[in-house]
Amino acid sequence: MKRPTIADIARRAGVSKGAVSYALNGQPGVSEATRKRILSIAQEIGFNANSAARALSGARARAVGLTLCRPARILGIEPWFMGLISGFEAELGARSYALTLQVVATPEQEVEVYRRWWGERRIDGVIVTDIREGDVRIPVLQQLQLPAVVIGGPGDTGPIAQIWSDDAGAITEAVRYLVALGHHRIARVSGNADLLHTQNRTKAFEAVCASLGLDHALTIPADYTGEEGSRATRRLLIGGDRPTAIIYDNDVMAVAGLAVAQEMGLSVPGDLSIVAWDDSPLCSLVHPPLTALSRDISAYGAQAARELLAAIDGQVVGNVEAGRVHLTPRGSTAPPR
Amino acid sequence: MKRPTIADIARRAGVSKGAVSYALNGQPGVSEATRKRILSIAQEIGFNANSAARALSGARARAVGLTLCRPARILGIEPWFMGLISGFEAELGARSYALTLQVVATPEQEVEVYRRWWGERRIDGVIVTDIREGDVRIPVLQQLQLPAVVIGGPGDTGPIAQIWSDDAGAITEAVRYLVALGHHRIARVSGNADLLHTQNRTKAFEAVCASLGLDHALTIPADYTGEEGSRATRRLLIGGDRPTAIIYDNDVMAVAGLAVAQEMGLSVPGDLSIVAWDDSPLCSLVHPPLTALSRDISAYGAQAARELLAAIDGQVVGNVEAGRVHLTPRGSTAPPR
DNA sequence: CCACATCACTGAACCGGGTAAGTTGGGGAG
DNA sequence: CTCCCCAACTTACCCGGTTCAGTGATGTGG
Repeated sequence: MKRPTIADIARRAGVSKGAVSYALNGQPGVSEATRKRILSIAQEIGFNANSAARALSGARARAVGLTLCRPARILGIEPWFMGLISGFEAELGARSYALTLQVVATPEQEVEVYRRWWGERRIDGVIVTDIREGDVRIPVLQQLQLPAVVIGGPGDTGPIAQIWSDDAGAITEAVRYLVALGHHRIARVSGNADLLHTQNRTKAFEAVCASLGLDHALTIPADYTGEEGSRATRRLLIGGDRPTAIIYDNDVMAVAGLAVAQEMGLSVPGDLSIVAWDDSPLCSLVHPPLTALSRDISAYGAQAARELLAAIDGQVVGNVEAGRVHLTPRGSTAPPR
Repeated sequence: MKRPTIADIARRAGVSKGAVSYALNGQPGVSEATRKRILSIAQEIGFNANSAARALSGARARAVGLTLCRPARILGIEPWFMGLISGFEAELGARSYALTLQVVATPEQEVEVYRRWWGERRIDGVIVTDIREGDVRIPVLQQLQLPAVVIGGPGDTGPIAQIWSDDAGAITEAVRYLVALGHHRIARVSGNADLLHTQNRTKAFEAVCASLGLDHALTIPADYTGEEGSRATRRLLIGGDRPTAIIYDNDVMAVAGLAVAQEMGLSVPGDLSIVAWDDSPLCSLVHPPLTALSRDISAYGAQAARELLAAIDGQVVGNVEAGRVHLTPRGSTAPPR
């Protein structure tokens, strides 16, 4: 079961390896008749170019890397990354790029993985998520000259391309909606406070609450896990003047918050309205279904992959805003009693 | 920013590249002093071997492939795959193997991806999930002689290694537990009926119910999605002699089932007990938390990766049972009213 | 009829590691 | 003193594509 090479094709077609290479890659230098003959032989014997040999001479690995820096516990349940991944795939698959994955524990390990991958010529570029303020990865990417696209922000990433969505606009819309329903005491349970998009959301949340004259605008920092979501929710609900609405930075914490409200005998949405960021099937799964800030995560991922491939091709890629975030009202929001 | 090669190391150390290669790979043929000198130079200039060059001569790609054949909608929310992936990573990372991922729509596409990857020498082996009866992938893997490990079963996979868990024992335990609580009308909502492990579970469920003299043992086929889980649950609960307990084939459908019960005004566990297969953080997230059949998915994945690496090393790998499944009782099960 | 361009190809040099086979130099045995 | 052996290298070729500098045949214009 020896895997065929271009030399095999060359032998069968009675031409040189060079001619076969030209034919397979659509390069000029062979007649149309010969090209057809070569392609049909390749087809017949099930030829696939050895990616290692191709990478060795052509310098392209035809693969991009993605590191996931969250504990497996939360990775599994949060639909965000899988949505993103399937978005990447749509774009990468079409250009027959592979996606290489690595789960790591810290940003420092991510840096190590980038270095290794790039040194090994295993990948042509990376997709960077969960960007922080003064992220350690940015200078390394610049130093290595490793093509990259940052998801999240907007923030300072120097010359590295960036895809972001309008988090500020989205949270403003959510708060305005709750206020229109009659809520005055609105709280928020945030994701990890060191992430750039969390900071952007927090700033925007405080700004809109101030502009609308709400003085109870409290953000409790959590970490995207259900446990922290429950804890933060309990802290908010046992207080004297408890909020009548809570906005959660992800779907998992929102679901956990809903469970806490039910456990405390509060009715949702009667006693408490809930808004989840990043809509997902999870939000429609629970009872009542959760009002959410929706965006097409898969399209977001596809766009990021497109930008990365452009960067790999040497094009200068700038700062791109992804599709809009919009509010999807469901059963978890209503006027307060 | 030229990436260093062994030739650079050789020049700086004043030896030939052959010597450098021996030194870096721990082969005999260089003195201990020279080896140390070469290693320290490699360290200093941040050398990483070009994986393409290595793969080209050594014939190992040092990567394994995984295809995910489910719609993104369900992939994202089901913790199963991410748990599996982080298990793989633990093992692969330790031996610096990379994991290459591809999301596909059909088993036929999976076959195509396997062929391409193997032809391109992009991977040394694959992990195969969601095995079906008479699965089209098995003969192709055999024909290609592509090292593989099948997750799921037990079933007929010929000479291909297989990791499975005792689904029959687990469902027997769950049914016995429910019967011990006083339940007589127990139903089950299954995953895709064409999957091998679904069939194994269905057979075992029917067998244990028959042996305990339960005549209401009904399995409604669904597809692991929340929507189908809801639909199946509604069908079960609107009937005249509705079940007092339902076992779901995954966590997502169990959560959806819980929401349907709440929406219909039934109390869980008072009017309906719920058992979820594959425990996950999702089960502890909702209210009441769901009784579940737990297994260490990450360890399962790690074991699969170990078996695959052994198969790649040419060892004969057989049929391995993974760690035990056990029942984790939580708030969603109680004696029927 | 010749100079020149163009086409369709060939041959060989790469890419960067791995490794079998050959080459030293030094030490010990006979 | 010679022979042999072995460690410690070097040399050279391999892997399978890509690419560039030829080369011979054919066509074309003056």
